[in-house]
Amino acid sequence: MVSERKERILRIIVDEYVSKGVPVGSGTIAGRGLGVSPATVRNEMYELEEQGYLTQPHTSAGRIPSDKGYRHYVQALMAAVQPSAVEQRLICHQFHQVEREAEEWTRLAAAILSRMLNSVAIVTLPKPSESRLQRLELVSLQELLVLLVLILREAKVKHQLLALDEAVSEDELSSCARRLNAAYVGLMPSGFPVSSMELTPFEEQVTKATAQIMQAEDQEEYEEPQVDGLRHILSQLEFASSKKVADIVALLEQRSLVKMLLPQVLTGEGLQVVIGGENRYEVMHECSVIVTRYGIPGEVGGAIGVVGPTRMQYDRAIPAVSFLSEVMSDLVNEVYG
Amino acid sequence: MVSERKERILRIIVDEYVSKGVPVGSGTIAGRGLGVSPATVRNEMYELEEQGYLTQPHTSAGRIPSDKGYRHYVQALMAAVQPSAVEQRLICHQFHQVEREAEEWTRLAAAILSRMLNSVAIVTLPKPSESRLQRLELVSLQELLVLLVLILREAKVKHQLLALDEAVSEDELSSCARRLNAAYVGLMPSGFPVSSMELTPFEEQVTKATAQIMQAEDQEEYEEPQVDGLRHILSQLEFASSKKVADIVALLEQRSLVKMLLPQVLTGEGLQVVIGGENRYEVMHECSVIVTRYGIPGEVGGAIGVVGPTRMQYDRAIPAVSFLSEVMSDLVNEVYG
DNA sequence: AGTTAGCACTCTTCCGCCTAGAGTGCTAAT
DNA sequence: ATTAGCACTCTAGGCGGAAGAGTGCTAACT
Repeated sequence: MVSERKERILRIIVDEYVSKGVPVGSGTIAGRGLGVSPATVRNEMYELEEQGYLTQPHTSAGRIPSDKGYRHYVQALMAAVQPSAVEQRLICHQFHQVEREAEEWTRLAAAILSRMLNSVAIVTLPKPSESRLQRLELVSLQELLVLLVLILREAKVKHQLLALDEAVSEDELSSCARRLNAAYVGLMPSGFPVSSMELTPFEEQVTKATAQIMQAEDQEEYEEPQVDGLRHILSQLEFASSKKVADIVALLEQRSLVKMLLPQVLTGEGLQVVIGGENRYEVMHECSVIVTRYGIPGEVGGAIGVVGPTRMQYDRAIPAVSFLSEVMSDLVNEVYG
Repeated sequence: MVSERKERILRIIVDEYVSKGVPVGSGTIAGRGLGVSPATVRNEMYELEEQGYLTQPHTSAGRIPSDKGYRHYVQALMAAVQPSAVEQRLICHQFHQVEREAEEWTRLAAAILSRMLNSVAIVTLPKPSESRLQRLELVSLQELLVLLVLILREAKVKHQLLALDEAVSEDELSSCARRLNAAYVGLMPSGFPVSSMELTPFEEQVTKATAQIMQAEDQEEYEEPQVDGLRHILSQLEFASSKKVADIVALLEQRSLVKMLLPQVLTGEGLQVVIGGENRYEVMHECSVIVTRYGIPGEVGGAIGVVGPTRMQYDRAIPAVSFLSEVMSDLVNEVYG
């Protein structure tokens, strides 16, 4: 890939193919400003194909970019199209209109991304790298049923029902809450039970449940992914072989799989673009994933990204993901910073 | 629809068409135990078509049931296929293995239904008809940031961040929580602020937020619908006109629309079956919905159901929905009863 | 040497045509 | 009332040919 003209041609092919979805022929390219004839373009295209940047669906069709072609486009040729200032303000505005609540932000971010890019968006809840207890509450519901509410450091609230073996009075309940709060607040799950402390059986039960919830919390790297925009995959994806689409939807729908998908994509730092066959999962070979982390590095964060067909508007999608990750980071900073 | 033989024929047609997905011809039916010739069957089918129970895709194809045909089948002909005892026990077992938490149950119910029936399942969170405050907590996060945690009667926990105008000390925070708890516990959102009470500006703010959250809570009839099994709609639905499928997925994906869908379906009491064109939404005309309420009537409850193609295994789906609604009711009863 | 016009060639897509097969509706016989 | 027989209808699928798009090659041009 020496000549500058080849690069211009590749760029035109990507842009054209992404917007039209039809293999691009030499004629189309020649009529795009570079002042050469179709024949010249054909020679160049032949070499680009030799080098693996283009492929031909069949002898007498135009060319389409290969994965390698897209990669070069993304890394070297693409002119990023930032969301307009108006759009940016609009987005920020939407975030300030919604409840001040991480889950709402996550949902909103997924909805906005999905709508902006007409593709599937994935956003996980922000999650602290290690959870610490901020407060513990016990609320009596029935004689033998108590609600345990844990408030964790980063404004996260978890709750669970506890079934008791024998009744516990209101007084015992609040004294237990007081004692345990005094002992445990600020600790990570590994820190309790504090060995020096005598625990009643009930306190024991509460401690166990608390530790369990917090440990479960810490085990998952990404939490509660919001997936929005599955509808787009249907209208947009040309490889309508409904079997494949169904596989992809199944992959995205099951949270467990999103949790598997993210780590293998989010390896390095910064924004990652995984194109077509670069995906480790077979079913994703006709998709690209753009994803990045947001939040405060090492402290609290999540993942945000989109999944779309390989034929994707990278020049708009990459800045959009990037922008929304910044917005999310700012919000997280405001609250947890 | 007088003769018993016509009913047997209709029943065979529905069973056959549902399982094979191909229009059913007179030959197939004649070879199904009723000792008559194809010609006789044809005569009967002709009349069934006259009466609107069957339709013909074209002159020389077999018959398929019309919406009216399905309706008669569901109401009069169908032999309900209960989930086997083993299956029932397995399902109950799964519910007891999961955290004691309404959201987990809802999610699990949707997953089970979706898997049992290979179709889309919708389950809403159980929701009390009127929310009452059980406890209110204030947790300081930063100097100007407080987390308000509301615990409502039915073991429901809501939380929201409050941004303060000026700092509030820990002492003020806990005294505020104490005062407001004393005044508001057990009340419905309409009950406060209690007029006889002097409120500090901060208490005012907390009161407002509390009332707002609870009112928002009460406005929605169905809460947080879990939708599972969208993947099935793709593989299963024959009307693969991807435009239509995309519309349906969009309808189901957006929570707001599920919220619109349920009320118009769940009109009467008990389990509802809405077949094909009986659906009010145009896009749903090739789908059937089976849905029912669960919970404690008048107190706390939600909706549970499935959406599938009109060509659905009603004989299995109806008992399955029914069974899972009972399981959910039992769980709700255990906790809130 | 790089570029280009010209042209034959290839391959897909679309259309119409045809046939095989399925299933019907009618008629006449039982 | 039922049924065998049969002509009829309609679809799905295969085949062939024409149109169109785009290539690759060659020979001429700058």
